[in-house]
Amino acid sequence: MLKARDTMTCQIRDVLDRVGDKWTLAVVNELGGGPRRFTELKRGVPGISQRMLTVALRVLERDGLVGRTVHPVVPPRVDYELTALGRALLERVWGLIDWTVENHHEIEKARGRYDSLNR
Amino acid sequence: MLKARDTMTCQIRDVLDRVGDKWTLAVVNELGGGPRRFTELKRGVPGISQRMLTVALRVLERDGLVGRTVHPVVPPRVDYELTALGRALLERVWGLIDWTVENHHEIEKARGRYDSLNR
DNA sequence: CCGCATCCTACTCGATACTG
DNA sequence: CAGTATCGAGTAGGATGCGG
Repeated sequence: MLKARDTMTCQIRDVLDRVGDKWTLAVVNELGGGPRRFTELKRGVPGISQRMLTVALRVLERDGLVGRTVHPVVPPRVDYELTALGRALLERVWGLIDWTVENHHEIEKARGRYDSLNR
Repeated sequence: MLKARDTMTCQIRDVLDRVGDKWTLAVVNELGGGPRRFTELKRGVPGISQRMLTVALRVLERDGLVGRTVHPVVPPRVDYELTALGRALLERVWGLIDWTVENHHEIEKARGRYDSLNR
């Protein structure tokens, strides 16, 4: 029998504060491919707005998951890259992603059953 | 070098649709301790409203992560429990939780540094 | 090129009240 | 006990315009 983690509710809050929003995970994943410039990230994460990318990067930088390097040149150049901490997180997130990929079909079937029963 | 998962952005949406909200994970975790009645879940997940518990349970039931059993008695009695699919998800989520626990202190330090530098 | 400030909309969520 | 219905406040996030 699986056992519930004790005092987990507050830890779940911590987890979700980090990865629970739409864009943070996508940005972290994109950075998993190596250092990226701001504009490269914007291209690499389809649908993200400039504002949301900025916000996501600031949060990640503040939490020490992403490093930010400003090159004093014109035009400005800024590189972002995962820290060791960020790479460790990405590997855990892949556990979740893999689960979704592995079970995508079964979930779809469950939904079909549910929806046909409840109209 | 870590490599980014290809076509990951849409899969991230799938993941977040499942576990990206405040309460779903907490409910799944509580059910990790075994079958629970509605009111037991409400007590076991501090701060959750009746409405949010209902919504979370419906989503989880629809996706086949949680089973729902209605006992035809008065007063009504309904039991919820994780399916095999739900238990598999919970184990992956623990990977994330453990990362948070392991690195909580380092994240706090990073925040302190960031905040002191940027006032 | 990089990113902040502002405005505005749409949805989320909590509180409350009510039902089988 | 186990929900459903309704309403209002708060917030996330897109659009736009400007500045270094």
